[in-house]
Amino acid sequence: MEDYIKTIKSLSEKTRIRILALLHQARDACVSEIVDALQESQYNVSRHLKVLQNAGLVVGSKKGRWIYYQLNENQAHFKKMLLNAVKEISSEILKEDMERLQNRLAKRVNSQCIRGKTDYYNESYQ
Amino acid sequence: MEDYIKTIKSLSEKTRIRILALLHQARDACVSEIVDALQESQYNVSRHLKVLQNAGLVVGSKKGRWIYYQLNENQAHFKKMLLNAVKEISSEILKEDMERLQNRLAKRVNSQCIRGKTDYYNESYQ
DNA sequence: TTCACATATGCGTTATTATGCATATATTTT
DNA sequence: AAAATATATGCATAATAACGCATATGTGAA
Repeated sequence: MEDYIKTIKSLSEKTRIRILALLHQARDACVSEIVDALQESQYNVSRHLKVLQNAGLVVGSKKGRWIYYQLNENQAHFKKMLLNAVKEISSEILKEDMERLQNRLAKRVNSQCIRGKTDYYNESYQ
Repeated sequence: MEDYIKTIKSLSEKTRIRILALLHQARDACVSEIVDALQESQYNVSRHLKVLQNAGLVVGSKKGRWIYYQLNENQAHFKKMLLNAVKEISSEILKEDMERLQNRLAKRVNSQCIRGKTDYYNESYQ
């Protein structure tokens, strides 16, 4: 019972829904890419990812200095059903997030995350 | 977006999951019946029902002094999917709750909730 | 080996949610 | 009308969760 609740709780926060929406469409993303997409602080994104990971909804695989997160493919029926429900959520902010993520992913080199801040929306572009 | 989160949040609490499990199997139940089934305080059950109602997951219909709660049958796809996922939860406590509810429902007269405390588990039966 | 960057986390603060108790409101029975 | 019962809710407190900041750890680059 406690694990069911834990899983649902992990889904009951906006930032985490935003992260899942990204991972659902993007296959994988590393923390800095998610930070750029959500325009949230690094430590918050990192912490929310941890909550999702503890709930077994996402997994991270470390490659060099980056950790690529993606949806956990093999999980219990219950969690799959929840993720399918969450998939249904549509919202303006999710579209904007995804657009920013696509911009950021487009800058990958050899399918690898690139170094440094690349936010196209920050002060260096104004 | 906020409404999606609100709905998920309403599902992220144990008492509310227990209530939904009851309503899923029992078609309807009034507050005092749920109180007996869960062995929880009346005010807590009442408040948790309100959260579920605000999330649009349950509806209550008043008949005389009782309010019969049931799952909201006509709701958005997203909420249906969530409820279907929650339906999958199986746990010892849910079975016990259901057993107590059945005992209590069996005491209905003309399909109507009866008056007074009938907890078969309380001190008057020991 | 020093530096820059990627990610995680401890600590204190704030915000949100749940709970206990008392009590209010509504309805039915006597 | 008075008493009993069903349900809801205001208020204070306790328990959780989120956040901001600083900083630690790990890794690759210079």
